Amino acid sequence: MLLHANPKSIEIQARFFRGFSDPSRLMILEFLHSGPRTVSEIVTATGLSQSNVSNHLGCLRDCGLVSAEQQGRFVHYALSDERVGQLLELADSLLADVAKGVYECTRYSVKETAND
Amino acid sequence: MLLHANPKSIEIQARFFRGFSDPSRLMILEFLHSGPRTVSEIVTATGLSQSNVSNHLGCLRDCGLVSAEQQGRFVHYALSDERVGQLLELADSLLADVAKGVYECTRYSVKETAND
DNA sequence: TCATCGTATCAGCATATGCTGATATTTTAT
DNA sequence: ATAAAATATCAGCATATGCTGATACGATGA
Repeated sequence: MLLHANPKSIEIQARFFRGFSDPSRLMILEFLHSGPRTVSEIVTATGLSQSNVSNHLGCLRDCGLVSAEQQGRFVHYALSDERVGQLLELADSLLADVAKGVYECTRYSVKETAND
Repeated sequence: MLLHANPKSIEIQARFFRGFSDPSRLMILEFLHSGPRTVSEIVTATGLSQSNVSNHLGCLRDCGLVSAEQQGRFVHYALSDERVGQLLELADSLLADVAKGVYECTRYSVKETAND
């Protein structure tokens, strides 16, 4: 690689962003942006299946985007760092201006959106 | 959806982040972070194939992350907004602290890393 | 006009990704 | 100890994603 001293960091960074790049995970992150929540609260709020949420939480946890704390039977999840929320907000801000374009961005993404 | 008023915005946001979530696109974005470049400069710098770069640029352009300007035979690409660079920097900053974890994040990601 | 350079597009393939459903695990109450 | 609740894990599947190679397009110079 001619670009970076360590191409590794690029892969890490890509994997990091992948945490934000799925609608389900993003829903979870946005939800946690409003405060710590248990798994079942997340399941209810998002409408996703329990196993699905649990898998995504595992992914987000491994990536360091969220932290978990067991309390009794429940596990409370929260954004692990203030900057995770900042990233969400910055993206929101940018998105407000480029949203129109993103609709068109189907090259490496969804082929069509049926219900709209 | 019980979470957001418009689930649509979540999908858009996820698609937006997908722009950052691939090593090749990230290389391109990081490269453009240092200033506007032509396609061939990007091809040389990244070592990616021309068609591959062009496809990714099309994706990034549709998503509003980069802008293009034709000058003669060349097309000059640049980050479309200051905040795109800010996002990269914020991610870098966060990554410095959670990088160890991201290595472990193979749940919805790479199964193994052969060459290391 | 013709040849060439720079860029874009597209089909086809291999792989990665996310979801479901079943099951395991952990914790607490009876 | 047993049952039930909350969460985690995993195999299997359908689809999305990124790459390659061939080709088309657009601009410039001979």
